[in-house]
Amino acid sequence: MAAQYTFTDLRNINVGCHNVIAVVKFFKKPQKTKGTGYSMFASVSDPSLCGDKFPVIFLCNNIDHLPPIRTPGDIIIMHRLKVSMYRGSLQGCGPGSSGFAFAVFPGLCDSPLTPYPSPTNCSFTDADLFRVFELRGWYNSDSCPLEKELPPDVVMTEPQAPSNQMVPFAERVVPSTRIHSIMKNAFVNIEAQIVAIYSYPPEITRDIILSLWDGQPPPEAASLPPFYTHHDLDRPPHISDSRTDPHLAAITGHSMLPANEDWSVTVFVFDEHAQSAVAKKLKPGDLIRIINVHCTGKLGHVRRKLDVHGGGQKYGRRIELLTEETAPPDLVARLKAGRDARKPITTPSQSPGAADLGVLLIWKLRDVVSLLGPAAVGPSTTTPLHHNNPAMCRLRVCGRVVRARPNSPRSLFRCLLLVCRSCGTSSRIKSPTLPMCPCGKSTHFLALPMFYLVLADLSGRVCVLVSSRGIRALAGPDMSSLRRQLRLLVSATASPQTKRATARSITAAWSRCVSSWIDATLLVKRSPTKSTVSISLLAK
DNA sequence: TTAGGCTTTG
Repeated sequence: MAAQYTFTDLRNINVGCHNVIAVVKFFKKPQKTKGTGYSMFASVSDPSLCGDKFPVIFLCNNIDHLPPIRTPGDIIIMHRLKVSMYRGSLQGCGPGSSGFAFAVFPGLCDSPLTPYPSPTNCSFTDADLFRVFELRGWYNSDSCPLEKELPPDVVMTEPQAPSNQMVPFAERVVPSTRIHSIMKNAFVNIEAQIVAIYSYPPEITRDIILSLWDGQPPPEAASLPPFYTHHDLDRPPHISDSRTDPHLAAITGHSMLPANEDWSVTVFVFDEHAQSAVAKKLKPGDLIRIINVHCTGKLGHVRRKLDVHGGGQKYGRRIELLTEETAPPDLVARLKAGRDARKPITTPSQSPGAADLGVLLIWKLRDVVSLLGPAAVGPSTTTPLHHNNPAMCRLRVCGRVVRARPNSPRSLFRCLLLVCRSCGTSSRIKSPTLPMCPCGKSTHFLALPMFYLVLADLSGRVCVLVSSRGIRALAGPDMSSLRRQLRLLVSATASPQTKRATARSITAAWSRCVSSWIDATLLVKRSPTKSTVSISLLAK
């Protein structure tokens, strides 16, 4: 039966002799002393230090009798550690003689609870082993406030070095964390895909802001505070200094959906990390790994903020570029599952007239529209994109549907255009009560839908008219009998109950477009007579 | 006895 030792939490340590179980935060390789022996410096920590660390120096004449620490994160049990003052601070000393004993356990969560072999002896109980188990879990958790460091024998390359010369991840100890699960004060590694990159004019700052996603957030993340984003800054970056992948932005809902549905997370990258060769090459769609991103509390701790602080490369803090091959398979699988879970309700637009424009942001659309005429959608600063027919152009737009009209039976009637089958006069109605056509010949109407969607992208929102064909294309099978349903709505014989049920069915189907996203071609037309612009969605 | 890291964080 092993002797039962009493262990001191590092927070409560003072000058004297203590038994300690702690995580190795950092260690230096053994060095020869001026005398005959060896020294090895380490810093250790435990949860009681709340991210702080405690220095320990091991001394021994025989290099093989020093603690066999292999990597940061290993757990060390120390008996009779001598604590004294050094340069105004407490420091532990484990001398080779006078009873100091230790056992070092591997820090990986799935490694066995057995110490590394060592010629020296240190007893431990089941309770001690459980503490080792606890500390190992804490170090590898989403909430560990320690910045994870590299083993001393891993030579870090300069930040400018190409990514293929970097330290292979297999040599690292700490597993990666889902972005949404990071806890306040923690330093963690993450792997993710870039949705957008924000920068500033160089005279303001060279720091960058990354918007990342790593799949659909895990359910437990919903109980954690939302993330601080670039929108929360006093001087948010300008849209013209951003680069984005429109599909990824639409899938994640980046800056378009409410925070609880936006799958993207903002990471602030400072100093040399923002200016490294790797960072300069980054583009939306890239897969990256960030070593030691720091999660801080902001705005009175109601938000979490992710920072890649300047410096720290010596301890492995950095951004790495990954490929589909080098990225962890579970990340690639999660991204695919996320794309599948949020498919567009259109197939990608391939309209020939819009092809040369590529995927346009709506702010471009605004510019074009305002050049077409005094539009209601915004100011202009750029040149027209369509020279042949300034009254009309096609634009490809990728955006989230944030609103659909009609969204209730009441609003449905305001979104119908009634055309008299006798004289062709069109009119709008405000209630289910059908008017009498001024021609007086007939009360037979054709009902044309004037349905709208509000589309959002990073730059803003735009209201788009959708034709009958477009409605059927976007709402799918739910709207396959739209024409028949509309006929029923304006029929003189159908009962009010039938009309109400039909109206509910149409608006319910149309409302289901909301929170989907589209990649579609819009037709922008200036009215030849009025100074208005219509924007309609071109259905396939 | 010996020897005892880096940084300050937007």
